Amino acid sequence: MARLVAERADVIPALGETFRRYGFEGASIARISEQTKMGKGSLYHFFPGGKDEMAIAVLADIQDWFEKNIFAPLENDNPTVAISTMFAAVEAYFRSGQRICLMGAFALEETRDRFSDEVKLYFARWLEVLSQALNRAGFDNEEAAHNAKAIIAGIQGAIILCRALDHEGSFSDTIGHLKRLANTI
Amino acid sequence: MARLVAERADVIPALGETFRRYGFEGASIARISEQTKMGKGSLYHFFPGGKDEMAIAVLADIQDWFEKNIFAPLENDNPTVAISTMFAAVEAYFRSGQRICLMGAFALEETRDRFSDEVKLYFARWLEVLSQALNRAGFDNEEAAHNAKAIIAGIQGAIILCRALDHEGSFSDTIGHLKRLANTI
DNA sequence: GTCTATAAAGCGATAGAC
DNA sequence: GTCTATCGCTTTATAGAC
Repeated sequence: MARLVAERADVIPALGETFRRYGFEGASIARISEQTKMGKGSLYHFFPGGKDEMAIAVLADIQDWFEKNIFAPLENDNPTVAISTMFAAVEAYFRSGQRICLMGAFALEETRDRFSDEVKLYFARWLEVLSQALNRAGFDNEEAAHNAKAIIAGIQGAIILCRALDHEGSFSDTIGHLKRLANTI
Repeated sequence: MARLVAERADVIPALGETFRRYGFEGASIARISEQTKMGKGSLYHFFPGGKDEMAIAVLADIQDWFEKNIFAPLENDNPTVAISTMFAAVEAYFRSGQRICLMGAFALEETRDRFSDEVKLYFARWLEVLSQALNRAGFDNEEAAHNAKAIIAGIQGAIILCRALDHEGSFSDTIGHLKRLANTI
């Protein structure tokens, strides 16, 4: 696991945190270099396309994580179990609202035009598999699609509210409400 | 109404749209000058504090608008009527999800440290008056506080989802769900 | 693969004429 | 109050030594 030579994949997490912290525009190459502990030369060696390619790599990494830990279980496993797993994973991943959703943040920035395909795929996929799982759990088609939307929107909004109020409990409060929305069959 | 000389207040709307479109970091003085049709000299004449002061002015303007059109009615008028008014005003103000909430966007950026007081006040005030109105409408204290959080988070999330999916209907869908949350007494 | 030096452009902000 | 010119700094990105 420990390597002597750096690899592209090694810096993706630090890259993601830098974009989370400063936004796409605010994350300068100098700051990225500092946060990833990798010189500009190395950064451009791994990402010849510059900042855009770095962001695309981060978004792809996020998509992979959600696919493996949330989307695939929702699609294939017992729906009730998978939905519980989803809420637990979301609460851990977003650190109870202290950590933002980069996909959501990019949806609000002008950046969305540059990365709109990645952002759209992420939310469309989440919506599709959650809706399908709710359907299998007993909701009719319309209710399932409807509640899936409310749940995903609620998660994104809970992050905003939690950070705006600077009150960690606000995230879990709203998530608790969304859990009930998934259980009332 | 029509004036021959420009006033500070005249450029606030265009200023707001520029921050909405490009984010705080992405809104350069050159772009702001272009969008507001006001030269750099004039901009710095009205806002000696530069970009920070421009953003503060925009946030204050937003706070005033919400105070007058949404918060005060929730606090003073018939709660059921005021809540209906709120949903209609929100749908119009955010143009069915096509227009972002600058307060929400700033809550996600690092900018939040610079404008966190303004952002916090906005959401805390909204939460307070909505919770109180739900309480007067028949919900008990806990349910009212709880649903108010879910509604405000839902609105913010609906904007993200609507823009991410590039599907205007998604906003109204989620808002419809939130309306029911305010009516089930 | 990593470093430093540097190019070329854009940035926020200011000065001073009008 | 508005304009242009400009300062000083930071930005992205590249070149070339090692």
